Amino acid sequence: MLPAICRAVLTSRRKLANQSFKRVFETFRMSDRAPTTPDKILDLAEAMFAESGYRAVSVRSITRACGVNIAAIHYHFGSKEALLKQIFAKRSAAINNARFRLLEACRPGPERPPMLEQILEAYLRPSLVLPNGDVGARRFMRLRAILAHEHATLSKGLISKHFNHVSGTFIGALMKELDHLPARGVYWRFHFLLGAQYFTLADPGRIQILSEGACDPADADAALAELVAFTAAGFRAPPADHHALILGTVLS
Amino acid sequence: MLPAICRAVLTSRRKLANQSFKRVFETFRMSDRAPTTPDKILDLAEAMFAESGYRAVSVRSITRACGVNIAAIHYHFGSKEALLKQIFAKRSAAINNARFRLLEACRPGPERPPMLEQILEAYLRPSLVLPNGDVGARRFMRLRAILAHEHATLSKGLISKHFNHVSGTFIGALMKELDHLPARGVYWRFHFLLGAQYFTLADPGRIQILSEGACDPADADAALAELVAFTAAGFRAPPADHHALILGTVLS
DNA sequence: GTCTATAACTCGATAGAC
DNA sequence: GTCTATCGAGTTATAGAC
Repeated sequence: MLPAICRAVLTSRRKLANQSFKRVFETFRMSDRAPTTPDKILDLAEAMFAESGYRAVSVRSITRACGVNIAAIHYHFGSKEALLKQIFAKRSAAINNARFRLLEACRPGPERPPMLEQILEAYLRPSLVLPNGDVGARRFMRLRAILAHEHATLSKGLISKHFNHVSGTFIGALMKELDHLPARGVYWRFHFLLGAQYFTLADPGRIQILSEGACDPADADAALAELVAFTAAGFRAPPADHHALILGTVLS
Repeated sequence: MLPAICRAVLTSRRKLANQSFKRVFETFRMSDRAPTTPDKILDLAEAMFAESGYRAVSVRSITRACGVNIAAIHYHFGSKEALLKQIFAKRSAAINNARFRLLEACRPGPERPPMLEQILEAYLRPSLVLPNGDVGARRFMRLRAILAHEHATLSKGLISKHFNHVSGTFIGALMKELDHLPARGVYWRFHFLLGAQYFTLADPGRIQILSEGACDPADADAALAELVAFTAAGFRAPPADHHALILGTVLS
């Protein structure tokens, strides 16, 4: 008796929910916004992972935020990890395209900055500054930075798969400009550049505290200009002298 | 009947375990090594957090690795978070002391590197290079780096509490050497320095892949020398010109 | 003080009703 | 194809036996 009543109530509710979902769906279609359930999940999951990390965000919280059923992620993607991989596939192509386009636009010229600064800007701009006010790329790069620290084994494969090509190309371009440095030196400095970039994107709030609010990594244009200036000088420095450090003996 | 037998077996086992633990305990006491259960937990938890992150390591896995009871962490520390706080309290004092001692040893001199390089070495050496082969400080700094990205809210308070003083002192010392820079510029560059340091300590394996093994952040002396050279040049660079970037219009 | 047992959750994943 | 219900394994934390 009671089960039957419950079932009837639930069924009617489900139908109502479906109808209202269909209305929302149609609205999205009309205005060319991300409409389908998979796209909505992809977008919201990316935002939530970038905000709080991969492990801290459950599939339940994602589906709840999307207003879709708990089973939707497994139905459309197969697993939580597969969802993350899809996010990487979607975003990294766009960022890499932007980097290559900017790299092609680099050329020497009297009215232009030195080539080193141009190459660095070409590499850093797509991850730091949002084109057309799209928060997507920046958000994804923060996710990348967090994941690299939070879950090294998972991130290592993803980063290698999607970014080895573009990073290698830029390291090659940098080496051509830096013939005073051995290859090892260029790798080390590119590593420091990555660290500074990740830290800016992850934005753990340290610089705001230390500078009492004078600096904010969310100010993307300032961050880009400061980072290009800093790293360009770092790359131009003479090769490191591994015997120049003298404080090693102070601590008994 | 059976319960009584079981209980007897368990009790004898427990007594045996206690006896052998006491032997180990005495051995540790004799050789002045970390002996007590809390110290053992503190040390192993730090190692495991540094290896895999905070969230990924359960109190169960820590107690299991220590060979102590599951309840030991809550008995001795109160909670998983309190254990982490204890780790921070223990380590940060030692690192900060080392940094202050090295900073005091900095002075200009004809046979010495420039003051800027000395100050940077004083700041970076205690976190990168292990004194007396103790892996503790380095391991802890990796934990710091990971936690800052993995769990910003938890890390922010801990870092502020233990490191605001030393960071402020070093920023002040850097500003005295860098009168060509506005304060904002020094803050930005210190932020990049932190990012490069964290990335080196967290060591997500990126540089090894890109350099095909030519560089390894685990080579602490090389990392320190390269990082000092890179950041010193970065700090000496003229103030960033926020209008020097020209590729902003390439991506329509 | 040290242990077991378990409470009280949350997680990812899935089977099966609709 | 969308949903509910639930499985099984994980988690932190604690009460109470010893």
